Amino acid sequence: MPTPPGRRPRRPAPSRQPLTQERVVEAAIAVLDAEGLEAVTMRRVAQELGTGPASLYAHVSDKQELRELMLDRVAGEVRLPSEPDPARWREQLKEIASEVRRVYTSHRDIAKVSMGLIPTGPNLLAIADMELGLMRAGGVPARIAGLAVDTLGMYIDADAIEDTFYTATITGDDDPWEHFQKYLREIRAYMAALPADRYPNIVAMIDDLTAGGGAERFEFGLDLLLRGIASYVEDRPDA
Amino acid sequence: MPTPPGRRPRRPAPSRQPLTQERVVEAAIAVLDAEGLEAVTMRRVAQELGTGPASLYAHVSDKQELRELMLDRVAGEVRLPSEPDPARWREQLKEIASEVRRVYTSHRDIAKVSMGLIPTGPNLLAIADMELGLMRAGGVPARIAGLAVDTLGMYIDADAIEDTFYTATITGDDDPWEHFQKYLREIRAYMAALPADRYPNIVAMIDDLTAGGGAERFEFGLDLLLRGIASYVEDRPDA
DNA sequence: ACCTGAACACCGTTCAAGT
DNA sequence: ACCTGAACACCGTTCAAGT
Repeated sequence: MPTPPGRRPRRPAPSRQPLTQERVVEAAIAVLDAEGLEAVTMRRVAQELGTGPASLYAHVSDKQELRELMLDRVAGEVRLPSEPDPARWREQLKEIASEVRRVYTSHRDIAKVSMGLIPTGPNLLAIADMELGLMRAGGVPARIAGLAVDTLGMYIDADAIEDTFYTATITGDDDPWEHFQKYLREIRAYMAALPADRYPNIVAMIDDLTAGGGAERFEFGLDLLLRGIASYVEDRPDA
Repeated sequence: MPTPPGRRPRRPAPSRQPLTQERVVEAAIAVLDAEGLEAVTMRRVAQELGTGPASLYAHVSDKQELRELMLDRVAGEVRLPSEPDPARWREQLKEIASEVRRVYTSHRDIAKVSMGLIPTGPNLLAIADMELGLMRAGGVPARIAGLAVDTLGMYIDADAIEDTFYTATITGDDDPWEHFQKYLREIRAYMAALPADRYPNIVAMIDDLTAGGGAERFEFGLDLLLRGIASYVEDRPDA
């Protein structure tokens, strides 16, 4: 029997798949990737799933939980070294940090969720555990490693946020790199116009302050931290 | 002539003082201190001033500008050393960083505004300029100092955010310290319940991971960074 | 020039009602 | 058990109208 005219179902595809937490998180990440973290509202995610915002509350307790679930799912994309190599602990630690940064920045400003959060999800814990293992294997004292894993995480988050901040100012369909260069020129012009008697160092160091891309800056700070951590190793094999 | 009944003015005190940008920023910081950054909405600030939200747009272009003005005003509370002492450049740099952290954390989660922002306000620029001056006086190469001032700022912001995150979970009128201890016990219990075969290092290092208060953790990371920065000084006077 | 009311297009979350 | 519509108490920003 054909449906009588004027009695069409309200939604084109009534999404016969039942809602699950996984589907909610997936939809949320789709919105994140397309429009950024701020656009990930309960209403927008529900729309993506062809339902209303109230339906999500059967699968996540609130928006904050959804954000943390998104973060841990993204953290699942991080590829950790299959075998920890104690001889290369500093290099492997740097590789992990760079990989986390790469994964985070590939999902817009997801790093904002991580900032200041104690990791509890399975994937975030796996990353922290491997970092701790590497430092212990490298001879970093337990107390220092315990503090350093936190500092390292904070640094990665902060840098990922900074990175997406610069590249996210793109509103239209401009070339991202060209847009970034233009922004940099504006910053330089602003700093150059500052009173040199009040801000002598900034004015004198404009080029040094705006040098290097995001990746270079990240490597620099990461290296600072690792030098510092290595300085705590009793019998310094590489310091 | 007395006002006829039923013709009372709509607001009790029509705030005879004219609105200025300064008054708007002041009111916004009052809301920040009392209720946190998230409560600083255009509507809430307007309410504080006894007017409507639309009135604010004559003095700030939008909410983001208001937030940046709030940040720079807060940064004005930072007390910088009156005289830079090149011989004590590392100590003075640490003092400034600690002072910025102290001021930020005394204004709830204002550090969130700073995170990932290129400083343009007069007070933020003054802080950055002094940091640069100290590093240059200490013999840190210009290129390194230019990168390090950024890294240092990121670290301070991240730590201040983390700090307020832990102490801001206080909803009611509990003792903050007691509340924090309870939260820490929960975290420890959660970590202790993790499968030791999957997260061997976390389970083994629970005490090291949750050791130390906020200030101690901050000092640790700050020291890591300063050790790293000092390692770039050509003729190392104190490394 | 500054201020305002009203409106627009949004929010997160709850809850009684449905299946 | 899961889903829903409707409602509640909010958002930032714009704009025509007032003084």
